[in-house]
Amino acid sequence: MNTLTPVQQKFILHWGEMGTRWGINRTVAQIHALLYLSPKALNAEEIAETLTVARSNVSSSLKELQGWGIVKLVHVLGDKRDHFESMKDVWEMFRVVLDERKKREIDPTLTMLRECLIELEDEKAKDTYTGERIHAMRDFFETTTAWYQQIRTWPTNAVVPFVKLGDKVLRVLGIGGG
Amino acid sequence: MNTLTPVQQKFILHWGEMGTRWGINRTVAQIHALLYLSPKALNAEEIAETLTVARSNVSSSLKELQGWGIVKLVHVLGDKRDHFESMKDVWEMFRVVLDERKKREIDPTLTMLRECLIELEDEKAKDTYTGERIHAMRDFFETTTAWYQQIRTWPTNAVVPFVKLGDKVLRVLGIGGG
DNA sequence: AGGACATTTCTGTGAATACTGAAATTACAG
DNA sequence: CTGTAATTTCAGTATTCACAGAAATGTCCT
Repeated sequence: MNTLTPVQQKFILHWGEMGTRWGINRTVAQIHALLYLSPKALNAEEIAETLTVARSNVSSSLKELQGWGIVKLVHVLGDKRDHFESMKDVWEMFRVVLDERKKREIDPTLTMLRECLIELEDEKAKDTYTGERIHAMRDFFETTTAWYQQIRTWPTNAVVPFVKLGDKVLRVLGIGGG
Repeated sequence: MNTLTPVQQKFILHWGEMGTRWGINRTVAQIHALLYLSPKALNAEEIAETLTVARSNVSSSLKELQGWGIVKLVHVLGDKRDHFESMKDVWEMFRVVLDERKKREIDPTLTMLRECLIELEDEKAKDTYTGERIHAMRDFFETTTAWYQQIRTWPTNAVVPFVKLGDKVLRVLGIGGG
């Protein structure tokens, strides 16, 4: 896997671009893509060569990917170097990333919003509009995170039938205005 | 609204940080936050002063926000300057942003994945592992986008009862392994 | 303990991005 | 038309971010 097929290149390059759009370092995303496509665990040297990036850069990128929890260190018999492999189950992978982003970004935002509301209590009268808007925002995040908690563990095979139900869902559940 | 209260500052600053984490320019996000909190439409001058950024910067940021579809230009009687206001319904706002990100990022990714699979048909035999992985990825994106199409129009008041149902959901719907 | 190899941390450099202020353009009133 | 205010575009500057290479640390073997 030292030279990439055109298709592998295409995938890895696109994944890198996707990364940047969602606040993930391009190289980090590319390394992840490479490991995702690789049938065997790769060592840092191989990754650096294949993607032509500096060895040190690979090191820190791998650390970050491990921090996200979608790449892990493994050992290969008869080779003392560290090897790395990506999680392969796409559903699980995205669940892990979403969990992590929730922890890093959504939860702190909720904390911030709650703090704002507490601080506003004192000066309630003079600036109700801000309070209103922040209140609405907090409600949104609270509801959607609860929602996410609900569906994050759905088995893969639940989603397809769910989609198939289409408009019927809300009626069957007897909720919403549907 | 030329000087900000501590709470408003806190919110706007945090929103700016959130932006950067999700690939949105900090200033763009801050301007959006400011408009979201503002009870009345603001002109570019006011925004520039309040956030102490250059007038030209405000101009391009507003253009981007309009591109996302969450800020719109309005006119105030007796004032020929352009004024801007943010969408206020948080649910609607996030729906619009998600729709846009789907269009800009997810749909092209799906296209890329499909192209990869077409290109792989020819060389099917020699590199099935890559095909397998890309196939799994395409399935994931196809299923989740269909899922999103499904729920994106759920009325706000459908989500709360949905969450309340908890584990029962899958059983009631008779799907999944739950 | 010593030496070879592997890995991580650190620092300077280069590239990309964001931002400002000036200039150009546009819109509008008289 | 002319003058004024508003807006956008542009070009230079600054800041941030990504990266390579060197140095330091760690690991394993003998």
